[in-house]
Amino acid sequence: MARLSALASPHRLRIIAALTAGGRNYVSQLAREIGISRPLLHLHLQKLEEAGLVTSQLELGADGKALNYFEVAPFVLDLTPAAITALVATLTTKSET
Amino acid sequence: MARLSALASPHRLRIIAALTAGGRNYVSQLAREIGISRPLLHLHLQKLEEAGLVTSQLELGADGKALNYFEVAPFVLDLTPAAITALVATLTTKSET
DNA sequence: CATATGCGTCAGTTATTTCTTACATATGAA
DNA sequence: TTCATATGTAAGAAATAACTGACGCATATG
Repeated sequence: MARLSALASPHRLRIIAALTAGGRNYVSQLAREIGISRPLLHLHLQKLEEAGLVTSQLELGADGKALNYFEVAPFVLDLTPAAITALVATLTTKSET
Repeated sequence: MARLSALASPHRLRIIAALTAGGRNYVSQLAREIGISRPLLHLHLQKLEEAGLVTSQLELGADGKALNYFEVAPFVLDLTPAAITALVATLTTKSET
């Protein structure tokens, strides 16, 4: 569920695409490349990270500035009627998405 | 995009699961089985149909009542970083999801 | 010190979805 | 005709999600 709703957003899809095509990147830089505000990007990255679709790693740049690098986590979601049915059976009993 | 956001809802996932497990069903009956109001179900079915995840067919029951049957459309969405990247490339140019 | 870059977060607004209630139509049966 | 079933939809409330702008804090440079 968290994964599905995380992917139901144009911005977040674009973020994943950018990180996939361009490799890992830090927040401010990524915000400039994608063309959205840093707070907004932060919000979306947060959701993606909660969903386990991206990971972050805080590093110190050559100049000593703190850079928070994000990269996509490898994931495979196959959505079919059967898969969804199985997933829902799980949810009803009690669980995650 | 329409497909992804259509699937980012517990209710809609349950609707798909119900139609997959129980086969085609008409609106009022399905609403009773799932336990949500008919207008609400109607709303969700609408989104699912717009996304092409379900199809509907109006029929006349044995008693002459109009019954709108819904069934799941076979679909396969595989969501991976690469697939999303390809999809976003499409969107940027101009297209659907 | 002032400026520029990086980080995060909170407060408040705006937009979008979701849901309920109520209305309107149609058919068959009592 | 009245009741029960089916359909759809529109209006407004409630709940989420999305977004902006302004903070505060840290480090390096001019």
